[in-house]
Amino acid sequence: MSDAADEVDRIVAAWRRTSPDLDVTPLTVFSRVARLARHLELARREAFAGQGLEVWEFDVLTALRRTPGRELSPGALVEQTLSTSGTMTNRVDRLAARGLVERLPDPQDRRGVRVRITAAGAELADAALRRLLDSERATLARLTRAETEALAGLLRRLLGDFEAG
Amino acid sequence: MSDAADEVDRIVAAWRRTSPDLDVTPLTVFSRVARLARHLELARREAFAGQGLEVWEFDVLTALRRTPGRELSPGALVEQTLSTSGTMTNRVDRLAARGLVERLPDPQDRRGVRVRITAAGAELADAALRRLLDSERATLARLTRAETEALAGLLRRLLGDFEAG
DNA sequence: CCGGGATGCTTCGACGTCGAGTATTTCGAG
DNA sequence: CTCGAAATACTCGACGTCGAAGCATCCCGG
Repeated sequence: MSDAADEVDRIVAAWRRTSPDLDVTPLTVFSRVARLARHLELARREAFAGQGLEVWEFDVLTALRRTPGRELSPGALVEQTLSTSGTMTNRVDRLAARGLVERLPDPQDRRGVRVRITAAGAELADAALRRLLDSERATLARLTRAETEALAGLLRRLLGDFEAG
Repeated sequence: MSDAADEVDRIVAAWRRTSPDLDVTPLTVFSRVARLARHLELARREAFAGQGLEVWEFDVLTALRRTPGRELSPGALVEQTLSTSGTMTNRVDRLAARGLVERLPDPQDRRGVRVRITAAGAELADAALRRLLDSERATLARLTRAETEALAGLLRRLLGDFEAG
């Protein structure tokens, strides 16, 4: 039951039928990672819709929320959210317009900006995070604690290939 | 070396410092899945850029390429690529304009359409897939065969929560 | 055989992202 | 000190996606 064939099994089987010479082993991992990420994205959208929160708003707010001092530079936000500079300017604009963050000049560097989360923003982020964690915990209940740790460890090793620098 | 702290470890540690009452265990898995997917996306973009191929083009072409008969309905393509109907119409338009697929009327159902990959499209898809698999195999080399299989199995179980229907 | 609901695809406007280019400020070599 | 390179964030046009609305066709109960 727990190892029933999934869509990726069907995709892999299709390739082995069509191109038997191809080693499609990487798909068994990476195709699942991609699909799982897509489903998680949709689940997050769903979970936040009731609170009038977009996924990208959540990403920015939680990055600020968990930081001591509750503020970061736009550049740091770009790194943490894996987005780009133009995107982040746009996002901060919109969040500031909603009163969830504020833009402050960096006292150390006049090129720089500090983005600080407001009380309203922190409250919203906390509520959304709790809901999200509840939902994700339910999905994760399919695995034992040991399996969860093993999975996290394997993923960390793969991530190392990208985030090493 | 292989289990050095990664960005997600730092994120989780930050949460535990900021909100010790919160159980953020799900992030150790899902945050890594999301980040890994993002990196894979960027790596694919990189791998295809040299061949004048976009990631979304690759997704559609390979779905057709691995199918017996090398054709699918737009609806089936939507399912396999996890996109939406409006998006798929747009994609097929552009691929057809490049001569990589063709739109044929469905002989069984006059509402329907069959999207068939052309010889040029198949050639492009094959070349791109080979390159991608080579690149992904290099990343996967960080794991043993047994670890890879374990990882694929755990991911399949989580996917089951979403793709059960 | 008829009518209404279901199905399959397309259209279209709103939205977010990307990324190259720009302006300003800082840093470091000489 | 000075000048050029690096860093920081913003601007803006092109692009892809989403999703609701629309249209044509199919199917099935009566």
